[in-house]
Amino acid sequence: MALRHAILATLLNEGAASGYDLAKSFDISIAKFWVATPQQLYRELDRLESEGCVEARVVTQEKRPNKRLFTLTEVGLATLAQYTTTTPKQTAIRDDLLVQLQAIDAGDGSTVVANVEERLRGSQEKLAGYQKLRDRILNGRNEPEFFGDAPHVGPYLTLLRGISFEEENIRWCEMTISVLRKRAAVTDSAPGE
Amino acid sequence: MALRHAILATLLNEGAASGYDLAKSFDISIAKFWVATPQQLYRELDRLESEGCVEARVVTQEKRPNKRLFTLTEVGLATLAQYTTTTPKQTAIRDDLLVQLQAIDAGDGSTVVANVEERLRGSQEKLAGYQKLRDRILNGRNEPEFFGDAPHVGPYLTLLRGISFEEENIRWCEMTISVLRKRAAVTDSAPGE
DNA sequence: ATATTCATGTAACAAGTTACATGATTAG
DNA sequence: CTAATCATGTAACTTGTTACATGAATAT
Repeated sequence: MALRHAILATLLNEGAASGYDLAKSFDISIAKFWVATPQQLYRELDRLESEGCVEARVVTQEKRPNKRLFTLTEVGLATLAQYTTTTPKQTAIRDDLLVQLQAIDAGDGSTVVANVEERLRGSQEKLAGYQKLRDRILNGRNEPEFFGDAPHVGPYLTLLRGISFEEENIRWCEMTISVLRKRAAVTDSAPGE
Repeated sequence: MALRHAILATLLNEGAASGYDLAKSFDISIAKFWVATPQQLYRELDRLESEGCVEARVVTQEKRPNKRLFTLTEVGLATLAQYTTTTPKQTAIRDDLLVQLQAIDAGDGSTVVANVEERLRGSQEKLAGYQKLRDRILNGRNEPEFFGDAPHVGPYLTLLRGISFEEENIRWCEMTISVLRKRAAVTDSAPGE
């Protein structure tokens, strides 16, 4: 049931958002703490509205389709506060690429290497986006200064986790590529095992 | 559909396993590339068997309940090989603890700090387990030696990803705890938004 | 005595994915 | 003229979670 709280937390920090806005920030290629598809969000927003956790205000637009702007209610805020007192689940690792690596002896090594290279590019892009966001949040201050006087630090701390995750991803991808390339070269010239 | 391939990859590397064996290695507190509950595994194993990807051999035991030992078939091996040629999905970040941090301004800071401390302990335990496994795999060799002469490196590479993930988790938890503690101290003595 | 390990399963439910549909607007 | 962006939604499906049930054998 964390999706609902992830939505409420986003509304808390952003003030107001449409389903479409949320879909962008929960997108797999930019999400920092939770991912969800637009369909999940629209479904959950309907539920949250019917339970009184959020309020929708229809904004009529002329050059764009109308949208429903959602904001937190008192009930939603209380729900979120409640949630922070619960024990979080351990994070489940579910990574297709790691499954492919686990199966590399039975499969096609060169495609797997290509997939690791693709992951590397993805992580570099994600990291670049995170760094930009970080600079925007710091706004000229260094980190100790920021921690000293910023009113809220939650989103910044989750961003830092995202940054180090992608940095590690990059390091690991580079190492993995070089190891697999060397092995491919060896088995090509002297096929043993 | 990666669970089935994660199971097949495990059977490839372990040779044979029961549902119970698999349940242990897919457990959230030790899994390195995929997690699943026992119920998911038993369900998927039935499917894999009916599709001819695995074969079950009932082992009658005297002092223990009987078990079904699963092994890969040719079909299963081909399925796995096929899988390595597909494009892996990007990993979805879904972390309750990060959601709580995102919501920390609306909630109970001290519980969240306690939760981060709990995560820290969990990561330290997981890392210790991974390090032991690493030593066992290396078996006295250093890493370049291992990469030079080991017949398969897939499981070792996924293990390295797990190790660096937990190391980063530990670093981040420690930093987060110290930042949140300092803020709690400040807001306690001089309460100003 | 009590808890944990071994070993499997059913049933109900919640969450996440994929495919499809609409339709105007603006940027390249 | 084509693709992307804005903005929402329905329906069908697949995965993942939770609760419950059984029952003997060890370890503390």
